[in-house]
Amino acid sequence: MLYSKSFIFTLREDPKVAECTSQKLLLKGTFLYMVSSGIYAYLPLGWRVLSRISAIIRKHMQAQGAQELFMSALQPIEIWEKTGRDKVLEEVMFKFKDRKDRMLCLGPTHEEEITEIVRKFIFSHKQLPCILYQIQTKFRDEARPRFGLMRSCEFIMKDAYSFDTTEEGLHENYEKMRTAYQDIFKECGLQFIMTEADSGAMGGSISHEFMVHSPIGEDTLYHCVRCATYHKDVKTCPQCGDSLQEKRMIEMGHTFQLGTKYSIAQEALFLDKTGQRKPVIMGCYGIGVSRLLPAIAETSYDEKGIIWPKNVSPFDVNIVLLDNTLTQDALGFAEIMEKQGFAVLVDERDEAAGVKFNDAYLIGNPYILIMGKKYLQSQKIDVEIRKTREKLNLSKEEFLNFLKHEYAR
RNA sequence: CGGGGCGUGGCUCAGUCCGGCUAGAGCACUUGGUUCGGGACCAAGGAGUCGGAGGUUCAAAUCCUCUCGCCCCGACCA
Repeated sequence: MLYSKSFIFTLREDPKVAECTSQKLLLKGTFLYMVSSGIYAYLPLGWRVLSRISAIIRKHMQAQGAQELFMSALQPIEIWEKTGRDKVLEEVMFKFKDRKDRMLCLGPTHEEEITEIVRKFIFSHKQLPCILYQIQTKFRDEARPRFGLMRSCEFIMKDAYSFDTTEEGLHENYEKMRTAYQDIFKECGLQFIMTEADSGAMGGSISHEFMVHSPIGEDTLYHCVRCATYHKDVKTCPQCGDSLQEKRMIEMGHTFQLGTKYSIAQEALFLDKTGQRKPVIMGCYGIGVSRLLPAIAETSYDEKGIIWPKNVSPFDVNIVLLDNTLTQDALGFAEIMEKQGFAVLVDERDEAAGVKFNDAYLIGNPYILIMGKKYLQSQKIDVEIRKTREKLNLSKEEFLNFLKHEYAR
């Protein structure tokens, strides 16, 4: 990708609406466009990151046998009346009538709809267990949108649902999803912690939250420095007795063992081996996909900009071209890297070197290659590692090997 | 929903308290030239009617009333 042709228009000054570090950097680097309070558009740069996060999620969902589907955002209110959640979620639900005077809502979540689908197609224990998931936009009329994508009125969520004939089956699927979640957050480069949680308005019993520490977090946990553990209560550390530090935490994912709350209310029943009708046993598993953008940015940045972990960066390599006689050379090298599956941004703009360096830091791709007169003389490229600011001097071939090694391809 | 703050070219802001020349700055943008490994320089130029509506006044970005939007604190938060 040529920078001059790309839809990247970084801002020189901090945007006034910026509420926190991640929001400031995401707007400044033109990853996001604020449409209105709590409503955002993902610009090409932000969408690249989101696409990579989604790909990681899909990979690990599929690895655990989950199948992807895509439900509707528009939902008839009747399905919500079956579970009574039209009242529970009334405050946050966007509701309106269509031309036939039918009451619809924009789905704030999809338990009711998935249960309707399962009710329609699942009749026998032979069809179970199964796990379905989607990556979809949710709509919630938030009382107070906050911190950009952290709490917005329209956001992208991955929601998975498991269906089983027995409690044991539920536990098995629940463990599979927990494994997937750990793999996902790890691959996204997040220092997450997992904790038992309340299930709130979701219903059900056991639930776990996946969180990351950040001052803009809306949840609180208590941290024991000595044991490196997190606790729900302010009391002293149950392991060593040290006093605990309060930590703000961002909730990125939440898993619930729902049981039969929805299947009973919506009559999602199956016949077991003995011919008895029983409610399907459900679990649900959410990840705030769009929230991972600020979660990552909030935990990985420096004074120059975001430092994207290498698996979720918009590009893998950012070439800073400082001598226009090298354009063809740089483009040729970019093509070689792209053929091997790496995304390369070539900054061939007619801008001062400092502008290009600062934009490269702001955008935050992991490897910055500097091609200028030093390369012209030595045929060796100055490579700067965004995260550590470490500098290497490598030939093209050496860098390619380095890249392959870094990504273990 | 309560409390506070803000709204002036694309961006960041000055001017508002104490109304008064053709509404400013920096950055960005356009054209020409010089630069060119760390947010360059010179010259010329385009762009705002001051969030919106109403009012006071000889005169309103500036005062008054209403309204819309954005941000912060709180309540809320699957």
